[in-house]
Amino acid sequence: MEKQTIAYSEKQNAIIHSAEKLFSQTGFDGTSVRDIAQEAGVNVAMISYYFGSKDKLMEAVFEQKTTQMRLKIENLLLNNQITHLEKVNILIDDYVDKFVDQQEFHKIMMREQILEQNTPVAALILELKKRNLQSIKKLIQDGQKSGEFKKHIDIMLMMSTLVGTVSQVVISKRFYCEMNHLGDLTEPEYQKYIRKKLSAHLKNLFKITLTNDI
Amino acid sequence: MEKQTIAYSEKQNAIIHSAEKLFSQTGFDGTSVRDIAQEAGVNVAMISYYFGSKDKLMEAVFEQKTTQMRLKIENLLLNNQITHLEKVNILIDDYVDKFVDQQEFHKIMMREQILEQNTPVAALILELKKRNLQSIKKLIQDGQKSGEFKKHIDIMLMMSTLVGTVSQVVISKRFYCEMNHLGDLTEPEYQKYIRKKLSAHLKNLFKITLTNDI
Amino acid sequence: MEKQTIAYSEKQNAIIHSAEKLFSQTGFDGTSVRDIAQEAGVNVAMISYYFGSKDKLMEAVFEQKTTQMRLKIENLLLNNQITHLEKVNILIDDYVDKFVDQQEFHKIMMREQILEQNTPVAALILELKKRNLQSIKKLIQDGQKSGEFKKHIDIMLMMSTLVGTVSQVVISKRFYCEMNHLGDLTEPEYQKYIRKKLSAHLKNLFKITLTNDI
Amino acid sequence: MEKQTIAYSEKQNAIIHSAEKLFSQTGFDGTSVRDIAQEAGVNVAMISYYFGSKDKLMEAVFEQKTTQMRLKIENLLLNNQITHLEKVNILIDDYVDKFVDQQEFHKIMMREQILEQNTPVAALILELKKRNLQSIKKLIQDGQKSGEFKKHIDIMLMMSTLVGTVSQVVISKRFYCEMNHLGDLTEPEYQKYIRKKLSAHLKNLFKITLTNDI
DNA sequence: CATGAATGAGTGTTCATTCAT
DNA sequence: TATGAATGAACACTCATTCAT
Repeated sequence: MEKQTIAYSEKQNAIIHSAEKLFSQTGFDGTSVRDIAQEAGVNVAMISYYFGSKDKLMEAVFEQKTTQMRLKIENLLLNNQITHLEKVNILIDDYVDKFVDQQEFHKIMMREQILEQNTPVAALILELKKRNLQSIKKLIQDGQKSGEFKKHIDIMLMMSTLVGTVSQVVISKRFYCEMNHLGDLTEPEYQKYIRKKLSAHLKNLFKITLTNDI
Repeated sequence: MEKQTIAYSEKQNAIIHSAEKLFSQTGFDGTSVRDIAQEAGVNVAMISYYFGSKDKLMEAVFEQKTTQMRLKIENLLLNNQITHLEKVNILIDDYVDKFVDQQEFHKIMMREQILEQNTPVAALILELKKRNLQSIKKLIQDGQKSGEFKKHIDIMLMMSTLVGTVSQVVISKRFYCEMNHLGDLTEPEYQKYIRKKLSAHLKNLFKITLTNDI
Repeated sequence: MEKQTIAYSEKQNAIIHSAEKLFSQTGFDGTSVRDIAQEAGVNVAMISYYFGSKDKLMEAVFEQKTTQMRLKIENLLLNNQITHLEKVNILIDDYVDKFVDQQEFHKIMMREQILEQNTPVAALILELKKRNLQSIKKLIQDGQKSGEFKKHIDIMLMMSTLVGTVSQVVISKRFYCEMNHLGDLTEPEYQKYIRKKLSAHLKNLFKITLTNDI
Repeated sequence: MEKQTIAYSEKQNAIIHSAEKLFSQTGFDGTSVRDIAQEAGVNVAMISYYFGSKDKLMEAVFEQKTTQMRLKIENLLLNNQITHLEKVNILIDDYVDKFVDQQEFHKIMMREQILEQNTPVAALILELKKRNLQSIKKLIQDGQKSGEFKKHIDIMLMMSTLVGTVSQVVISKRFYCEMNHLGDLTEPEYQKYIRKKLSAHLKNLFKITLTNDI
């Protein structure tokens, strides 16, 4: 069931890393294998040689990333020391951190989802989403059983709100900065700022949506 | 002041329409002018002839769409017969309708935002977003003055939640259907269903976020 | 035998004139019919409409020019008041004037001669050259009979020197000016200067070549 | 100081050679890269691959040729065994040989000079002409100092006569043959014939122009 | 008589990929 | 294992020309 994580050579990792960067900046079609090869400091032919094709390279990028990204919420579910809402909050922080830290890759993911759906990459994304949704569903249901959460919660819409809000803020960074006069913030400063803002906003949204508290 | 809407010929409209469709399906770079010409049933050369270049065609697509899309909430603001929350609700329905009706175009818009920012198209999008934000800001502030809305509302984050949630649901359509066992719904049926769901979800989110009501 | 000179309309003349100018500046292939149409202030389609094709337009340009250019030396030959050398000198001045006055057209002529030879335009040029050569041959032979000119003159080589020298000076104008520090001369000033220089140089060359005088 | 002659591969040389031929036959614009590739027996893409662009290929053609063509008259100037007139005669033979041997390339050179002047190729030609003129100027001045040559010689006009006459004969080959009934001569026979004729004609012209001899 | 619209062939160039070494 | 050389297909675009009006 579990896919084996492939051990890549240094050059292969350099290629994957460069591809990830360039794909997110200029898109899949907008990036040539020559660009990737140059960025990675390897010969053009190496890409076909190692990965078979440009498409397969894209898959490799996703393969590697998605295996890293599976939300580790299994332990979270088992933890009896904290409330279910606290677990949700940890989940939110976790997701915001992941997205902000790896904006580049998330941009590729969004781009791929927007395009046609029948690609190997789209399948990988779908798989990832399914796994995550199952875990979260379990968490919410546990909260409902314990009486901490309301009945009749549309988990998918809440997930869409979580993912969508974070995505929107990240891709609209320039707009967001301009409107909030944040032009003089450095990238780390901005990340810190937006992380806090997003976290608070989403936690509030989830709290009032999930719980019976006023 | 207001930019004149250009009157296009039937062929020009066919090209714009085909371009809109293909750009959203396979991206700008992934779509060749030959594809567009074939889809529109015109000669390849017509695209350069009418629009000058592929880039300019993209701009024309956006120019036409964005002029159609400016939210008409000015009248909404003036209306004294309804509460501010009702105005917000109308706004939500309006946005959901727009996005669901014109999924294709919204997909292009998302793609363009994800890529580099210094294109004429990105400028058009930014302009559109600024205009809309101003109107909404006004609406929220009016609601705050009247005491209907809470103080200290982060309008941009709320907008991100609105736009992001809708985007997320639309681009994850397949995932959404699969998870909710909606595979047997026709496209119109699905649209009706998702419109209602999204509208209710977002109205609830805005209500509990904006107002002091329990 | 004699080809009828066609009477062109004002628009046709405008096209021919513009074509002549642009062909000499950027060459036949380097000039598009759109360029010509714009320069002449007429519709693109007019060129095909009036002249059939771009090639035919080129022929029309030559047809018109070459009929204008046939050296009128027949009368010169009949004149008994002046010596044969004086006739040659008049011929030289005539040729220098023609070339300098109509540099643009002569450039096209040169270009056409350099290219492949089996075009209608090349045939027109050949015809023109033949006619002129006959007249000059007669003039030289008359001079030889009268004892004014040497025997064994290679008329074709002398003609090549005449035509070649003038051509060379005209196409090397920039080089000529730079080397002789004539940068501050206006076009009319330069033309006056070069006409005088060329005339004297060639007359001297012909005198010492043709005559027995020291 | 001296530009390094680039070592080209066999394929590169084939391309340059084919380009030289076709450019002289049908002009720069009249020759497509596909024509060149076919003539050279290589793939179309190789031209961009090796030379970057069609323009750059043209420059490469000139770069290679002009470095070959710089008149080697420095040694001639140092030689004290022969008179200055003999040096001039050697120069004439040298130039006639060069032009007749490399008619194709000289045709391109002429075409380029006729067109607009601000191209890299035009700059290369100008440079070549300047270098050659300097050497010749020195030779003539030395002859004048020694009393062998007349004062007041317009070197540029004499050069124009040399270059122009040879050019004219070469580009008018068909006309020349037809007029002198040389149609049955093979190309080598014609070349031998014209070389001798041109050489004698020009030597005579220079002798009577430069020296005080009868 | 004149033209805007439209076309198919052709342009130079870039692409991902293959292959001989 | 690794790569420079090479390739055919595709690219966006321009061309001279045609045609319906």
